[in-house]
Amino acid sequence: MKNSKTTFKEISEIFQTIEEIASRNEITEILASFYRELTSEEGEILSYLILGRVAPFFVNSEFNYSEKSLISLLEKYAKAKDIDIRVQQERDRLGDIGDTVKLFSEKCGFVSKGASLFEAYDTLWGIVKTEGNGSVERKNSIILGALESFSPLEAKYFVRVICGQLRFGISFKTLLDVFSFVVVGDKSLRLDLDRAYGICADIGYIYSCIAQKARMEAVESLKNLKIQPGIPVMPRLVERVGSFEETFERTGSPALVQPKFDGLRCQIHKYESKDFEHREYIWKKYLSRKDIGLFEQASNDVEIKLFTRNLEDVTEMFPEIAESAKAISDKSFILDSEVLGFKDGKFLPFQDTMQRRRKYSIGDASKNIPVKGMVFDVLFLNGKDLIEQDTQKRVETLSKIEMGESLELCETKEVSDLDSLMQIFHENVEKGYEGVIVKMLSGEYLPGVRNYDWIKLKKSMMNTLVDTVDLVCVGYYYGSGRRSDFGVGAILGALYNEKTDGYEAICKVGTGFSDEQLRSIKGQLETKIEEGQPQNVLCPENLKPDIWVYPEVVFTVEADEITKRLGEENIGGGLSLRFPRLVEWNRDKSSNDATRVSELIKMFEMK
DNA sequence: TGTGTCTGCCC
DNA sequence: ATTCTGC
DNA sequence: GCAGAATGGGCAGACACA
Repeated sequence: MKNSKTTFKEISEIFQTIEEIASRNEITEILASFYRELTSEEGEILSYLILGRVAPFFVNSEFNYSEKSLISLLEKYAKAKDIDIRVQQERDRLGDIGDTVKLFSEKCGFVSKGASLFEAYDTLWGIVKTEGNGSVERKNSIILGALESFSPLEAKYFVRVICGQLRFGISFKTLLDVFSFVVVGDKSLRLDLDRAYGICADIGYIYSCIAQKARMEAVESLKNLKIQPGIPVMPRLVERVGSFEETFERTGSPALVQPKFDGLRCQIHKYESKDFEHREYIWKKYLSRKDIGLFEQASNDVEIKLFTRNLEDVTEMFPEIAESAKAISDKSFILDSEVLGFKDGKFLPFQDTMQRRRKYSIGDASKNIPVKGMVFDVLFLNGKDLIEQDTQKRVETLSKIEMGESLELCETKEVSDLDSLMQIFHENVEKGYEGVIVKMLSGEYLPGVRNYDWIKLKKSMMNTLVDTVDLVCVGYYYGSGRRSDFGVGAILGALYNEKTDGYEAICKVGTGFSDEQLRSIKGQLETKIEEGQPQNVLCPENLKPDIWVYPEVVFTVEADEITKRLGEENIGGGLSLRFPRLVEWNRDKSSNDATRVSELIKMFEMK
């Protein structure tokens, strides 16, 4: 280990090294040797920074400041100081906010004042904690002050952290590989690290468990981590397959089948506050250092906590779920569920459920949009960790829990042949659900893992149930990162309106194209560029593209659903598409053969 | 007090 | 969320 | 096949500003 404190300059230099390397294995080794030179605390901080954060995901610590704010700040600064740089244009050209800031910093002649990693980290926390009236201005001055004290290279990575755009090809999974390398020089600790992170999704804390330790000691420290109701577990995720036939090849037969609801993932925790307090959980000690307020003093005997898929605490948003959980006779548990609006005996669409994701007027909202939690798994019950048990056994245990009013046991069926699977799938689609989830009978609840033991079959898998529309391209957007090399990040699609002989933009399409397609799209669109918005094109304000294009090229888009858009409802029937993806570019069709507004309205009404 | 812009989080 | 690509 | 990075619609909240 080094004697001196690590500087932010050293951090930016290692970031630069990493950025130039494509091989993740190589990056892993380089980063691991860098970590070995750091103190434990520096390693923890670096881990958060690599994830574009200052604290774990479940700790409320967002910058609320991103590219657009930064660009407008720099433009103001350049104007005031008469510096010759057009920030937005450079960003469009470079495709990266970090490179833009580096250029800006070079033009300003800023030089490094040698800030330490700790100082940079404190500055980042300062941005996070700045809120309320005038906060944008205050954040601006913190950031400007920082930029003036950084070299262009430091500035580049500093703003990339704020914008969450590090783009090294490293996320928490690769960081766990890095940690394994730090201890043993290979990936053999990865399983222990995965397990630990799955029940304690704090990358900094996980690092502190293994820092400066030999193998035995590190493994022991990871194994000591236990599931603790009140602290979220990473939800298990599902994989998709290409066909129904593939399902049983993956899960084996028989398998368990459950409905797939279109709502919000919700992990329901119940525990007695005395248990939480008495365990003196080491994690609590660690987080309290930063004055985060995650573990407030418990006021009740029984505590309920609800967490989203990304571990955000949403307890206050769903009081009826919390009440029902409280009413269950079991003293402690962790349930996995999908929460969705439910009124007059019917489940409500996703957009309605989303309105419950709110901070204010929860009482009114819960009257208008009552929710129900459909419970499909149990991870912990009456003091006992169940995640190592087979899914079949956990589901059986779950079925014996008496659910309250706003909670309902999710139906689970055992299925062993394709016909029954298809039948259940169709039944669920007819009930209006998204499809089904198929699960292998055996196997643990693996926190945070997405593999083929759990599979989703969505109705959009079937040709007859997916929405396919032909849109006319009326514009495109500059991309970011690797997309900026192509000059196109996404395209704007429009419907044809035969009554006006015009085109009405309804949605952007940014996925589904291969690199090769992207190149040919750019080439083709370049020949059709229009100075401004073409006369015969209508477009909602928030869809306006960077570059307008004369409406000629027709492309086919698939979508899971046609959705109702609020505002500017005269354009495109006020409709849009959910999860739009390109399936075919440059259809051999003239633009007035594209899907018509009236046709999309009909499709929407038919569903 | 209302409106527009931006951000973060759901899917 | 969906999709593509490098390893 | 994994891991990461591109990208989507649409919701509420936080601010700035008129």
